[in-house]
Amino acid sequence: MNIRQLDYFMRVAESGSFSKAAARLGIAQPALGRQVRGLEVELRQALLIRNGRGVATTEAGKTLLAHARGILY
Amino acid sequence: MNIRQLDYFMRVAESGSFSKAAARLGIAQPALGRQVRGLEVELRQALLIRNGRGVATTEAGKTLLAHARGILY
DNA sequence: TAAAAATACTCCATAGGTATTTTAT
DNA sequence: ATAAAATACCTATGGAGTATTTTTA
Repeated sequence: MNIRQLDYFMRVAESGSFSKAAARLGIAQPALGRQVRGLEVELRQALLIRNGRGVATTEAGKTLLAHARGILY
Repeated sequence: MNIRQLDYFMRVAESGSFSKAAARLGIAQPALGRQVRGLEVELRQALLIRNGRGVATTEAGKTLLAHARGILY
C-alpha cells in the first residue's frame, strides 16, 4: 500500500466514477483503474463495486476511506 | 520533494554517513547519495557537508530535518 | 445500447545495482 | 594511505498512455 494508491482510491470513491476521477487527476482511466485494483489485490478486499454507471463503495472501502482521510489530511 | 527523499535524508543525517545509512536501509550507497543529492538540487540548498569521514548537517539541513520528522512520525 | 470499467499492448522515467574514481583526513 | 562519497554505466520495474473490448444498468 502506498500514498498514491490511497489518494487515487479516495478520489474514485468520492467522485463515484473512475472516469471522472481520472479526468480530475489528469491521468487516463486505465491507469487509475490499475492502481485501485492493485490496492484491492494487495488487501484481498473489494473496495468498490463496479457497474455500468460508475462505482459504489463497499463497507471495507468505507472503512479504508476513513483511514485514508486520516493519513492524507 | 517526496517521502522517500525525506526519509533517506533523515537517515543519513542521523547516522552521519551515507554508507552506514545505506547499509541500514539495505540499499547501495550510490543510490542513497543520488536521492539526497536530488533533494538538495531541488531545494537549491546544501543539506549535508561531505568529508572524508562522513557527513555533517548544515543549518538548512537541521531545519529540514525537524520538518521531516514532523511529517514522517 | 450506451456509458463506464477492464484488458492488451507499448513506452518511458526513475530507482537501484556494480564497478570504479575522486576526495579529504 | 584509507575510508567515504561521487561518478559512470547498466538494468529492471512500475506508472502511465492509446486503442480496444467487455460489462451492466
